[in-house]
Amino acid sequence: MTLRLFDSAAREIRDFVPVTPGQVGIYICGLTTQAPPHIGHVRFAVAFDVLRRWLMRGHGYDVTLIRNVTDIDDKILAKSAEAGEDWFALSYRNERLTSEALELLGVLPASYEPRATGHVPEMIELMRVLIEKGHAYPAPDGSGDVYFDVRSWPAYGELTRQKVEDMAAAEDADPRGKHDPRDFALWKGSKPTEPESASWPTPYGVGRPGWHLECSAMARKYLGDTFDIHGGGVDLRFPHHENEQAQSRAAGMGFANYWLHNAWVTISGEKMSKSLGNSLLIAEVTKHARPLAVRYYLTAAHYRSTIEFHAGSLAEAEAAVDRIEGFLRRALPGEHTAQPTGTEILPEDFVAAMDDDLGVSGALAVVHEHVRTGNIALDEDEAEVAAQEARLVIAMTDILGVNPLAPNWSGSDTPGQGEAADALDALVQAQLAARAGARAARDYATADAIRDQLHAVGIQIDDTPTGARWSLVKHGGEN
RNA sequence: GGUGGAGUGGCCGAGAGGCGAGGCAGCGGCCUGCAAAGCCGCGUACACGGGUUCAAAUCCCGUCUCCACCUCCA
Repeated sequence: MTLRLFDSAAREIRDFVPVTPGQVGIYICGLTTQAPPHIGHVRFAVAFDVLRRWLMRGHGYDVTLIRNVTDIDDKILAKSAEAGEDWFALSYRNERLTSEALELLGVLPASYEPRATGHVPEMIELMRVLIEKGHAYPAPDGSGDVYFDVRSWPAYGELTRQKVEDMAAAEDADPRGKHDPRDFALWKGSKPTEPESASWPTPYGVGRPGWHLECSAMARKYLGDTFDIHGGGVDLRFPHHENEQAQSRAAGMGFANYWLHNAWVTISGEKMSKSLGNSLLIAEVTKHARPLAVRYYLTAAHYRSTIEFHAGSLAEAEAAVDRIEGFLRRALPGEHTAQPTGTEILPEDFVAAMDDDLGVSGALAVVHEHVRTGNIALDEDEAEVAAQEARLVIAMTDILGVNPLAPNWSGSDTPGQGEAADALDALVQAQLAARAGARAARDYATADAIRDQLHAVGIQIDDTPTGARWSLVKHGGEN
C-alpha cells in the first residue's frame, strides 16, 4: 500500500515517496514560547505524532522529526519587559510547560528540538549566501536589519499562490531602507530598548534572528538541503512558510518536498486564542478530563478539519475511550498495561484509512468495530477470540497514540500498580466479599449499600458471571 | 481587494455519483435480584435554488451563511 498525503503546496493528494528510501525527515514548526500552551496549540503536535507513528509502524520508515522552538521574538521580548523578567527565563519556562503538556498527551519526543538562539552561526551563513546571490541585503541605514529581496525571487508567493502585487506591506520591521515594502526581515538589528542578552554579533551589525530564518537554517542543519515533509498550522502558510521556502530555495536548497498543514481547534466556530482565557490551557483541561481523553479528542478528527471544542467534547471523548478501555480490561484480565508486539496484522480497512492522508476517523471506526466484535466474543465466552481482537485494538490505538493500556497513561488512577494500589485492592476485595455474602443471603439492601459506599468514593462495581470487578470511576480531576 | 477552507441527523464527526462510517446522547429489548457493562433493534441527515444523470450529500450553474490567512499566530 502506498501512503498518500495532501500536499498543501500542490493542493492535491500525492503518493508519498521519501528522498532516501526507508527514511523520512520531518520538520515541524513548534511553538513560539511566549505563553503556556493551550489545547489549540498542541493540536499540531498530536497531528504530526500520528503521522510519525504511522510512518514508523505502518510503513517501517526510520523517522527523524525536528520540532523547533522559537525562543526569541518580538512578543517574548515585549512580554518579558512588561513582566520585568529576563526574556530567556520566560521563554524557557514556557518551553518546559509545552514539553510537559506534549508528554502528558502521549506525543513521542522529537528526535531533536533545536532552539533559534542556538543557531545564529547557521543563520549568518544563510544570510551570507543570500546576500552573495543578490536575494538579500543589509539595510543601508545602518539599523542592522537584513532583508530578503522579494522582487529578486520570481517564485515568491508560489506556496500560497499569491501575487506579490496583491500582498500588503510587511510590518515586521521598520520599513527603513527597504527596497520593496513587501521585503521581510531575515535579521533584526538591535534596538536600544532591547536587552543586550537578546543580541548577537554578525557581519551586518548586532541584532537578533528574524522570525523565518531560523527554520530554514535549522531544517538544513538537521535534515539536509532537501527533505521530505514540512508541517505546521495553517496560519503559518503565509507569511512564515512562504518566507522559509523563498529563503531556502533562493539560497540554492530544495527544501521541503511535501507541505502538511493542520487546521484549528475552534470555540463557537472561531479560532481559539489566548484571549479566551485560562480554562483552555492544557494544565486546566487535564483537570477536567484525563489526558488520554484529551488526546483522543484531538486525534479523532482529520488533521485538516477544524474541530469544535464545546462543553461536552471531552466527556464524549472520555466515553469513547472508556468503551475501548473497558473492552481491553475485560478481554485481557490482569494486564495493567499492554503494548503492541509489532507482529499484529493490521486490518486492511484500518491500513487503507490511514494511508489515505491519515484518515483517523475511518481508522477509529475500524477500532470500534473490533471492540464490538471482541465484546460479542466475551459475551459468548470465547476468550481467545476476544484476546485476539484486543491485541488488534491495542495495535491500532497505539498507532493513533490512544492505546488505553499504554504505559504512559498509567498514573495514580490506574489500579493494580504499586504498594498503595495493592493495599487498596485488598480493602476493596474485602468489601466485595462482604457484598457477595450479602447477595448470597439475598440481603440486597446491605449489598447495595456496600456498592453505594464504594461508588461514593469513586469506585465502580460491575457484576460479572465470574464475580464482581472494581475500577476507579474515570472522570478526571483526580490526576 | 487577494488567497484558502467550510456548511452532514439531537451533538461530535467521516464520506465525495448507487451500497445509511464511527462515537456520544436518546428510545425499545435481551441479560441482571436491581444496577453497571455488554449485546440486539430503532434515525433515510447532507445550507438554499436550479440543472446533468436511470441514480446526486457527492458533478455543474447560481445564491446565502460562516471561518481562516494577507508579515504576532498551532
